[in-house]
Amino acid sequence: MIEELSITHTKARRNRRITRQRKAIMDAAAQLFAQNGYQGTSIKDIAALMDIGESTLYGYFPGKQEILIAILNQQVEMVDSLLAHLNELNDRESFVNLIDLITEKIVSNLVYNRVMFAEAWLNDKVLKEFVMARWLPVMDLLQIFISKKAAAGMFRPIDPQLAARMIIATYIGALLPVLRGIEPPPNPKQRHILAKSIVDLLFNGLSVQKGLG
Amino acid sequence: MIEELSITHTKARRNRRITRQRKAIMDAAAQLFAQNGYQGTSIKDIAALMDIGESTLYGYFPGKQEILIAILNQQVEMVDSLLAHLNELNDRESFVNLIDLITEKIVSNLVYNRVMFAEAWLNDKVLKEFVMARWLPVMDLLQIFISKKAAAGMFRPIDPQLAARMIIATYIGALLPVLRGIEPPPNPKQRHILAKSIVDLLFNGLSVQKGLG
Amino acid sequence: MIEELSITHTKARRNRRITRQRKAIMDAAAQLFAQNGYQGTSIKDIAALMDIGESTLYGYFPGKQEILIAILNQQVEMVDSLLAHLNELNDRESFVNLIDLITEKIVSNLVYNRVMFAEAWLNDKVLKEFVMARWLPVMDLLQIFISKKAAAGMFRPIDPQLAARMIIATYIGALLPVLRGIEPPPNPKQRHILAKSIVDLLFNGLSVQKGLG
Amino acid sequence: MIEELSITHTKARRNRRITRQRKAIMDAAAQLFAQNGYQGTSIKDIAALMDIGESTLYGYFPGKQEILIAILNQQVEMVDSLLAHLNELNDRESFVNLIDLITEKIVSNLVYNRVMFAEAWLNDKVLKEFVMARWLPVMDLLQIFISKKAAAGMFRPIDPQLAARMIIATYIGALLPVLRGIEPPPNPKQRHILAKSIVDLLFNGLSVQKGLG
DNA sequence: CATGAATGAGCGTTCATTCAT
DNA sequence: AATGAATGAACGCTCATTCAT
Repeated sequence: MIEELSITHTKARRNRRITRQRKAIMDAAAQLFAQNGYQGTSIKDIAALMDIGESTLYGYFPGKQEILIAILNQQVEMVDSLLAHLNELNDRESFVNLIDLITEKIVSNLVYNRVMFAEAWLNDKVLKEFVMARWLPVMDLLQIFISKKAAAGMFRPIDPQLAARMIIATYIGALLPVLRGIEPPPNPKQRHILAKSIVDLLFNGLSVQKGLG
Repeated sequence: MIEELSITHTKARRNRRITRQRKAIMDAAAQLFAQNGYQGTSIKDIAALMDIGESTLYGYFPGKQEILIAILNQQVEMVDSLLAHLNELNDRESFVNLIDLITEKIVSNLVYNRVMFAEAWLNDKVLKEFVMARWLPVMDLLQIFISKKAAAGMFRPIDPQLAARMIIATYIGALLPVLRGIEPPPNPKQRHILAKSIVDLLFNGLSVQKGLG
Repeated sequence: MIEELSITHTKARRNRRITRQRKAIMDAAAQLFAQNGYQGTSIKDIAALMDIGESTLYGYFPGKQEILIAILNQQVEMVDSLLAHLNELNDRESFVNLIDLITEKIVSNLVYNRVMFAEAWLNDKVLKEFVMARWLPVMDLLQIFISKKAAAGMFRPIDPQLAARMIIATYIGALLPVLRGIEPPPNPKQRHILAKSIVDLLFNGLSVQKGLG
Repeated sequence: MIEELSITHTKARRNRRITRQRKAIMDAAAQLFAQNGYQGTSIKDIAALMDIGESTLYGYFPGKQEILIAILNQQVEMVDSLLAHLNELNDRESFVNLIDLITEKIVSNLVYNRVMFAEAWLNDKVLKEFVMARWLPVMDLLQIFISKKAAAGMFRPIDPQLAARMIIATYIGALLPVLRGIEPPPNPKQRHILAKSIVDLLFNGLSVQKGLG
């Protein structure tokens, strides 16, 4: 009994260690992939950054490509967990909060996301399975929201799909410099301001609203 | 005289042939760069696509990197010639036309632009010299336009820089699927609709304008 | 304690192995460089002679050039250690012994020296840093010796620099066929005879000395 | 008749032109071979130095190696013509003149000789056919000279072969810096002084001749 | 006759991966 | 479990040479 228990403990500890090391490798790799691209990063680079032997990596991942896949998958899991908790978009405030939340999730794993977008730009499989599949639910949410508002007479009768796509476009475009690494990630306060600005611009446009003039 | 003339003709024809061949190499390379990235494309790949020997390429370009640079430079020249003809943005219509024009320029060399953005994502020098340097003038134009409209009481007192960035963000985001190759390039009619939609959304937002209600 | 000891032993053994392998590569390379020249020898040739993969070489040297430099440097170290132990030249016997000693050092690493001279013939840097820098001290020693003897009335009032250069010239010329590989290296006895012959010829010339006639 | 004549003239002129161009190519090649070695010189380099197309060279020589062989052969012809006019060595003065003459021949075609020695250092065939075969007659001449002088009691009973070799060694060693290009070629006056110095040192050695004391 | 264009072979080097320890 | 050593395959590039014009 005691032996079994200790064996179990040992096994559990071993698994934890392996998981920890796998994560460390993914972090190091993601950092380098983000800077130099997947193809521009060598196993040697990753091993050097971690200060371990190159062949040690192969004890945790069967190959270079699998490290990338693990990185992408982890990101997917995070987004999935985010989407699972999404409720309906009801009002302007819930809209702002959604954008804020998504931004936080993206920014908190900036490097991983930068890698994901870089890969998605070249690799169709990555684009479809890892990026598109996660954003389509968000777009659906938006389309439903816009349609309802339009039906209720609160939005102009704009094409909901086009509108949804442009909202996401605005959002992606606004976050691009941060993902690219030429601007620092926003702190919570800045995040909230950004979200509100986007929503404000989208809802009201640039023009002075004549009815308020 | 006749000899000189024929020599001139021969030289001219030779230059034309070299130019044509250089362009053909750039096209083949751009296609592969767009699909597999610069690092993921080998000289062998390019030569195979053109059905010529690998070493033949070196008669037209001193190296692989120079092919990329030539591709980027040609794109830059095109954008520069576009910017040189830009007049002031006066009204909503000139705004639409500008967006339409830019879109046409980008779409007409889709592959080249896809390469440029892929490289700019990883390479800081490319980002600064080839992308940022070309878009900043456009952003300036936008800022001036917004500031003037705001001063004239036609726009709400929004931060001009933030607004300009979001306009470009919207635009880039809207064009992304086309650049990425997952959507076909728009025909002239679609281009115009896209431009009008963007301007409409930006000027008026989603909301029903209360004064018109 | 035991672990540390075994680690130390393992590390030491590893270092010895690396050193041994580096030396083996240098030997193989020197042999080929001597036969076909540095430029005429490919990494493939060296690897083939050692019966290892080409890329294995790069675990011991960062490049082809560094193999050559290592070869030259080892030679330099040997000559330096020789020069460090040089005392003054006092009499004819010490002169003979010096020549004998230098010859032994050169002949014991014949191939390395052949490589060095071949490279020095084309490469100015090699000539200056690896050859000239080592022979100038010897020439200085000779000049001092000759000047002193001349001042003491034992040598004719000959230009010491010219004389020193001719002595070295005689020596180099005499060793050239051995370095070139068309004559076998002399054994110790032959070396001593050669040294004595050179000194005898230099001191007394070909002519019968009239005073003894 | 007239036609034939003009044809002959044309042919002769053509041959002269070909010969002239071959010589020009050899000169350019020799200059580069001397600086960078045969292997370190490309057809492109030679063509660039002559400002002609690379493929034009192949109209005059079947390949790169044949240019080298032509250079070596021309040198051989020159030395042969020198040796053909050699008479016996009778006295000290004729000895000086011989050295002077050989030096002039070598120095007047410095570059060609530098190429020859560089090649001979690596290539056994070149060494034997182009260098050794030319110097052995000179050495024979020397041996006969020394033997006769020794038999006549004017030279000490030294081994004639060893002495002859050391004389040539002295000579080669003295000329080495010039051939190597680190010293300028001597003018006629310097040449004569050099020849006299060598002979003087060889005949009388460094030591004060006791009979004269 | 001169040459621009083309190319196969080879070079030095890198890299992802395997394997013995 | 960790790693040093080894390597085949591939890469970007050069070069001597051929050929059509």
